[in-house]
Amino acid sequence: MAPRRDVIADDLRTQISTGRIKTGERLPSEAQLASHYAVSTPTLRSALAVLQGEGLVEKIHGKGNFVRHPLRRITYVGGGRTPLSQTATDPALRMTIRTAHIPARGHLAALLRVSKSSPLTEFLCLSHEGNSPHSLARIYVPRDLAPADGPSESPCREAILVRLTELRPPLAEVREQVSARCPTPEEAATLRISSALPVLAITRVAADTTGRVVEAALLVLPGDRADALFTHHTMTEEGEPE
Amino acid sequence: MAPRRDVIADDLRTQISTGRIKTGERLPSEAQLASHYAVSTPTLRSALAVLQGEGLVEKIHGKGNFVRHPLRRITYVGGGRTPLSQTATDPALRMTIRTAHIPARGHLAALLRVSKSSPLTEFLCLSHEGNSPHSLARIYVPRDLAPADGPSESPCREAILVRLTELRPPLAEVREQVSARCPTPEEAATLRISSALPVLAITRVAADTTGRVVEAALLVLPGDRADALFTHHTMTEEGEPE
DNA sequence: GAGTGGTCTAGACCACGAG
DNA sequence: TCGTGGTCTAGACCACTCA
Repeated sequence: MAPRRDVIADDLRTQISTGRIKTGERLPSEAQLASHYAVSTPTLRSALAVLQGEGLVEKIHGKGNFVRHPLRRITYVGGGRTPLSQTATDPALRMTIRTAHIPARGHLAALLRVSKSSPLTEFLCLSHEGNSPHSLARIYVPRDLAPADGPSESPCREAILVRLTELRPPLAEVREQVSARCPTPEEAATLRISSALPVLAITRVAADTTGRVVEAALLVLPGDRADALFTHHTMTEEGEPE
Repeated sequence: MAPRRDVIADDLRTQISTGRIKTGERLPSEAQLASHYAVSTPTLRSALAVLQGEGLVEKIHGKGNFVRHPLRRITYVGGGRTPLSQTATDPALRMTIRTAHIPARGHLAALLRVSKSSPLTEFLCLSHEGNSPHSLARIYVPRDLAPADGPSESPCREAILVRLTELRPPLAEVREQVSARCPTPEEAATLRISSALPVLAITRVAADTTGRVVEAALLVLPGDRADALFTHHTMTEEGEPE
C-alpha cells in the first residue's frame, strides 16, 4: 500500500499534466486540498513537497501553490566559446547583467591565479524566460581585460558579453568542473527554485596561450531546466564543432 | 528566530564535524534525540532530513541513523578515454561489474543509432570505496565490439573494461550530456543515498572515425562525492591532455 | 483583517531488522 | 519479541501577502 502522500502527489501530477490544472494557475489552498483528500495538513504538505522537488509546483508564502510554467530546457555548451552559450541557441531568453568592480577574494584569487585584492570585474548575469529566471552566472575577469564600461548598472544586454569575448586573447585551455548539488539559499531565492531542487554548478576557468587565466565563471543551472553538453573531438585537425 | 529544525541540525552537524559523534557511528534513536532536544518526533525527523540532504547522515530503517563515512571525492574526467576515468585516478576503489546481453530497446537504440532489438552487451559497473557504493555506470556497446566473455557473471574486475577500451576503434567524437537531478528510486537504493541527494547524470556517446557509435554510457555520480571535469584545448595540435 | 503557507506538538499505528 | 524508523493525525500558533 503506497503512502497517501504519493497517492496524492500522483493524482495532482496527473491533473497538472493532463491540463486539468493549467500552467501558472494557483492550486486550491492547502486546507481545501487536505479536506478534499481527507488527510491532515502535514500529509498534504508532504505531497506538495514531492511536486516541488520535481519542479512542478512553486510555493509562494502568503499566496499559494502555483503550477510552474514548464520552461524550455536549455543546453549549456561546454568549451567556453561564449560566456553563456545558451543565449546563442535560444533567442527567447532575456538577460540582465550587473557589473561590479571588486578585489579578488580568497577563492577567486586562487581560481584566476592572481594575488589577493588584485582588481577584478564581476559580471552577474541572470537569464530569464518570461518572468522565470533560467540561469545564473557570475563571471570574473581581471579588470584590464574587461570592457571599460560606465557605472555599475548597465542595461545594454548582451553587448557587454560580446565585447568581453572579443577583447580577450585567444584561449588555449578551458577547464570546466561540473557538480550536482542543492542550491545555496541565495541561489534558490534568485532562481526562484525550491532549495531541494538540484542545480548543475559549473566552474569554468579559461586560460590564454601564455597560461594566464583570463576568465573564471561560476555558473548555476537549475537541474530541471538545463543540461550541459561537452563534445570532444579527437584526431581532427582543429575541427570546429557546432 | 531560526526554526528549531535548523538549530538541531546545526548542533548535530557540529557534533559530527568536531568528531564528538564519530564517523560510521549510530546516532541515538530518534525518540532519545527528540526528548533530548525537547521537540516532537516529526520536528526531530525534519532536522535529520536536513543532514540526510547534505549527505552527512544515512538512515537505515529498523537500525537507526548513522554518520556517513566522508568519502573521498572522486573526479570523473570527461573526454571518454577510459570507460570510468575515476578508476585510473583512485586505486582505492573497488569495482563490481555485471555483464549481460540484451537487445536494444527504445532509448538505447536511438543513442547507439542501431535498429531496435539489435544485440548489445551491457556492463553494469558499480564502484565502491569500502562498503559504500561510489558510482554507477551502465555501459552499452554493440555486441560485436564487446569482449566475447563467458557467462553473465564475471568477477574479473577491471580487466573487462580495459579490454573493452583496447577492442574499440579509435574514437572521433565523444559527446557527454550532463544533468543534475534526483536519483530514481532504484539508483538511490543501489548507491545507498537518500532520494533527495542530487546526482550528476552523464550520458556519454562515443563514435569512431566512420561515425559509428561504439559506446553509450549512462553514468550516475552522487553529487556529494563526485565531480566531473572537462578540459578543452584549443589551438593545440592534438595535445594529449593528462 | 482575511487568507495563505510555515512550523510545531503529542500521540497513534505500521513496517522493518535483529536476536 | 523488541527497538528502530515511517507515516499519519487534528489541531495550535506564527509569518507573509494583499486588499
